[in-house]
Amino acid sequence: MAVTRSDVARAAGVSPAVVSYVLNNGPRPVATHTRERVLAAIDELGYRPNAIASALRGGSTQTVGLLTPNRSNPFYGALAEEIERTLTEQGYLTLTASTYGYRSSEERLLQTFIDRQTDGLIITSGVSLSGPALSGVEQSVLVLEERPESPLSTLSMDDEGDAARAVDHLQVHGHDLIGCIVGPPYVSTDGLRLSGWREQQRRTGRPASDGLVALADAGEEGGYQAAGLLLSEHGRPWAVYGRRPTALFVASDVQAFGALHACWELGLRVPDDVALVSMGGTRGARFTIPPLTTMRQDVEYLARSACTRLLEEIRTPGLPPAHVRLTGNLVVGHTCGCSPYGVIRR
Amino acid sequence: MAVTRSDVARAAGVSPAVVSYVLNNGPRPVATHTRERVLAAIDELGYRPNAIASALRGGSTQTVGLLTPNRSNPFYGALAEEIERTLTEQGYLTLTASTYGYRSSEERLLQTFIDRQTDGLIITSGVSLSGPALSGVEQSVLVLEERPESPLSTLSMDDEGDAARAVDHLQVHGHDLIGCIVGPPYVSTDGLRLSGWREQQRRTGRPASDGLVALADAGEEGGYQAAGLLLSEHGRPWAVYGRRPTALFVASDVQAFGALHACWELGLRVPDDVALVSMGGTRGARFTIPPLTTMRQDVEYLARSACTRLLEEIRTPGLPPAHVRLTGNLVVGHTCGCSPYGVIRR
DNA sequence: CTGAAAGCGCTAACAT
DNA sequence: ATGTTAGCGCTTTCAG
Repeated sequence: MAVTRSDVARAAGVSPAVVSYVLNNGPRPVATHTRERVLAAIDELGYRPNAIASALRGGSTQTVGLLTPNRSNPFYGALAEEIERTLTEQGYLTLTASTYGYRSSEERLLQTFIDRQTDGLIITSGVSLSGPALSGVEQSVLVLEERPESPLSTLSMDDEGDAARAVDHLQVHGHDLIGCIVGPPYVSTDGLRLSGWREQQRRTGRPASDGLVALADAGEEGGYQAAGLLLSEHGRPWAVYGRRPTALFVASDVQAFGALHACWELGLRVPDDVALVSMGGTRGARFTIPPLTTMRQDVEYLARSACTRLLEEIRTPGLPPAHVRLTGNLVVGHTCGCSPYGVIRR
Repeated sequence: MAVTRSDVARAAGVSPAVVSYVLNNGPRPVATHTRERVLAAIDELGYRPNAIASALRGGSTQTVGLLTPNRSNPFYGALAEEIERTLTEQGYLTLTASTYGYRSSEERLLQTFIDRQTDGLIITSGVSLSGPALSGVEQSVLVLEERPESPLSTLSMDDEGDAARAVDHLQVHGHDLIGCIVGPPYVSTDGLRLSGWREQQRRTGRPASDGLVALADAGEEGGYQAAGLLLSEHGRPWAVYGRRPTALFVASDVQAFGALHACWELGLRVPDDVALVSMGGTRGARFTIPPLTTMRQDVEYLARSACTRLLEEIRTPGLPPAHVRLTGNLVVGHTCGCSPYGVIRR
């Protein structure tokens, strides 16, 4: 059996309460000299407070639950890494789980987090915020998705606007027939990126029909197959336009990795035969061949803001919800057609 | 305040104990008809057992702690993803933390996990197993590192052997002067991969001096810089051999992404000017340009085995430690010099 | 088959 | 400044 607070108290010749006072620096003062005896006993016995008991009794579990669609996508990987790091620095531990896009998993996992009394919750993507689980939660919740009307605080990237600006960049290079590779649109992020593409094309009088859209699984493989579909002579969903798209807007870097590979296999030069702009700005995007032009969304900043805000809400219950939207910025690589080291000017 | 077991008991007109019996299917039987009343009350009130209290009282937290060097490397990403998924299926939640290679973080985080009474611990990489934290742990611990003598169970990849076989493959293609790009060797995995390269070179009478080794940070950037160092005309640590290495052994896929990029920038053709074999076999390796030849280590299998074993140890305390080592297999891509779709035969 | 009751280790109000 | 004590919500032994 582990050594408990009573053991320490006995060894130090004080009452258990005093041990608590020493450990928590309060709520009652302790004579310096008593404190030293207690600390000595703690050290001596190798005492460690039982976090479970402490959580049951008073208060907090010093734990935050993080719910993401998956762990392997670099965007969520980077997000989770930075969240975890920031929380660790603040003395919190992170409980993670992945939904893989299933509503049912979301609800179940969320409920599990709640049952475990995590002090806070960070949720990304498509959670049924109105679901039974979240109505009447006691802990602080931060949603990383655009929900301006939500009673929960939200923090999001401007996916639709960022996508539109990425597409605009291709248009500036003279492209009209711009294909779109995007994940399943029931994922809110992908849905927004898809409408960003569509609206930007429509607004500027360019084609925006479904024949130019390829829905793709997340991951390199998805982007690879979608690009194959949009660019090869077979299938030809774009046949109605009489020519192949001269550019692709790809909704995520990882899918763009696959798309680049498809171009390479098909013998299409990037950006000469096919220009390409993606979304994400993850670390690896600088190292593809050629390096990606990508709409960088600052995940680290997003993560840190999320943690800061969440911790505030944990410490100050009852804050009114905040809704913040971050904007991406284009990182010009070699896939869009800008001269290698130049930046385009309008 | 949340609804407690007593509330349910009162609503169902039974004692709190009976509610427990129903929820846990034991340890005492409950009349079918009483059970139904209880279940109805639970449903009615929306009762959820308090996991904290349950953990304090009896037993288990249904939580496993996972300690990795970081989260963003695809190897650890995939490992963690699969571990998390498997554990979730088994009703466990995963607490994750990253050490970023710091001994002090390791010890601190490990201790935190222990304080939180995680039922089990999965540890990767360089933990001071003899450290104060781990001596006398009560929970089950699985170490994903080769430690044949450890009193804790271990599960590892044969990093040294796999590396040697990867290098052998380059040798078979006729390469003698083979550079080595590897992470800081105080990370045990990297140390083993480095010796795999060195021993294989030495054993076959080929150069294995430090001039052929470039220590690199993990990540694409590290591989990029290291490759630049080993291949460019400047610096030339290989000058003593009078020519540039004709092949590179790269200790991780991600570093290989960077190395490929460096080759591309330097105008070196892969595999004609520089052949390249890496370690990992992560998902992205199939989509580089050209696709990587890589020693695939089956992370998913590793993860599932780890979970299976850990859960066994949790359920059956006192099992003697097991030590398992898994072997990788070479996935032939286009960077080694094998004909595009063929496989080399000796 | 069901109920009463003893803690798990801790915090904090209350008493000294 | 320190000690005593009542729970937090649950599991499980022991009595009925």
